[in-house]
Amino acid sequence: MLSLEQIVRDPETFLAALVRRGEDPPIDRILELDGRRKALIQEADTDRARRNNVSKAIGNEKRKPTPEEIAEMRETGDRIKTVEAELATVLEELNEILLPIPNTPLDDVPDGLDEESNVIIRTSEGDTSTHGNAHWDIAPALGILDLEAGASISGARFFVLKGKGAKLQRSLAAWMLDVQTEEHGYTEIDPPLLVRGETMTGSGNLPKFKDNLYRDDESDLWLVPTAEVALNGLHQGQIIDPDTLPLKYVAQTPSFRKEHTSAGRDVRGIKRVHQFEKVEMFRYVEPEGSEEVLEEMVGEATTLCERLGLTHRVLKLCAGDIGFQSAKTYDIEVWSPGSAEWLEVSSISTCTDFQTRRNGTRYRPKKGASTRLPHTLNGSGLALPRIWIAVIENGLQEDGSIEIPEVLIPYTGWSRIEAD
RNA sequence: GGAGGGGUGGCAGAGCGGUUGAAUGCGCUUGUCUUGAAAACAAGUAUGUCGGUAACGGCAUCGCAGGUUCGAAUCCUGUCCCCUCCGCCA
Repeated sequence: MLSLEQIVRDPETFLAALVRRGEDPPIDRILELDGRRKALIQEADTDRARRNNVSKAIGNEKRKPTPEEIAEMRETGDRIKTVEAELATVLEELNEILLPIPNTPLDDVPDGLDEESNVIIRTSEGDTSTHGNAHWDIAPALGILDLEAGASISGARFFVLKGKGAKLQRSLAAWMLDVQTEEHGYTEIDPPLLVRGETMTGSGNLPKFKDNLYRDDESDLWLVPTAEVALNGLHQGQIIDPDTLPLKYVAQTPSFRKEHTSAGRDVRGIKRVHQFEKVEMFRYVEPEGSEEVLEEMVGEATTLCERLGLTHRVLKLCAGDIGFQSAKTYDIEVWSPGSAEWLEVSSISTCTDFQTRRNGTRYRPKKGASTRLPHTLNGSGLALPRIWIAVIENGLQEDGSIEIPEVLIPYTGWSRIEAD
């Protein structure tokens, strides 16, 4: 959520920033509602102050209230209730307007409304040839992927990994977690996958994207579409101790997405599915220097691609293509020679104070100082079924077997996948 | 699922209708003392919001949402969470 205070103080700046991402927020209505809000608060506060004074006096004097006082205070009480009710409707409308407004892009985010305007920042050394053997052909042939079983059990966009295919995914996840915790200083978290609506609202997934989320009606819990949601909720409503920042968390969890909005896209194979594993990095940092931290996290993700020997590139997303809660995003894509395309395996964003304002995560820079909102950053490190695809398609040998990247061998216990 | 108990400030823990935003202790900050530290003593130490350049003042908040009352941390209702015992179970 954007800061109402800042919107009111400088509406033009916010409008201009949001127009860059193709938004047209009702600024005039916001300003009008805020004016009403302030007036109503003052009105109610004045009446409450009067009532408090009278009641306090009665208490001090240890006497019964006079009939006149009772009548007058009843009237005051009624007036307060009316004003409060009016205030509640104003606040509700403000919330309804503000909650679906996305974060404002930072100045260096490129202009543009769709992925055509994304900018390739750098491309690694490496092969970008194609061999035409997509994972949906070669992996089932090796007996490590069963798409029919996935469809039979759960329907379209579900899959089953088998044997060395399952072990490969587990090894990838374990290796990535180890790098993140042992080399990059992240603390491993194993969070709940079902979260409250408030937690989902805090991360920015609600109310706007409820159609893409799975939910259990009976218990009113939502399945996380990414570990980001849970990690963002880790400190909601808290004031973080001044000396604990930065906080660095990493979690491997499944991600559940309905993918309604992507119906018809990427229907073959396991590139876009309803349930997938992902290792997610998440940081809480002080606002100062948070953009440098974003660059650092891009480095932490690309390191993984490099060590897996995957050709990759980094994209800076344009204003219209960054996620709802993001102020700046880099995507990392790896080359997939079988399906002949770049696969997005990581999306790394700074959400500035957008999420912490939503969920009330604050910190106190110094003892006695007033609280501030830390910045949050998140990024995949990395997304599993896609990195699995890349490893399979890049490791394909002349004889149809798959060569596994060396870094994984301590985890897999073998270096090659071949037909039985 | 059944039966009880409880949710108060950074922590511990009082208060159960009237100057209570809240005793007391611990912790923390600052000051005095000291060569320095400790101890002792003194003062300060929640969050949010509205007004104000500020000093400061008003209002709200004792899990959350309602209700009763001139007045609620205190009474009533609902709800969430935690704990204990029983049952069930990975």
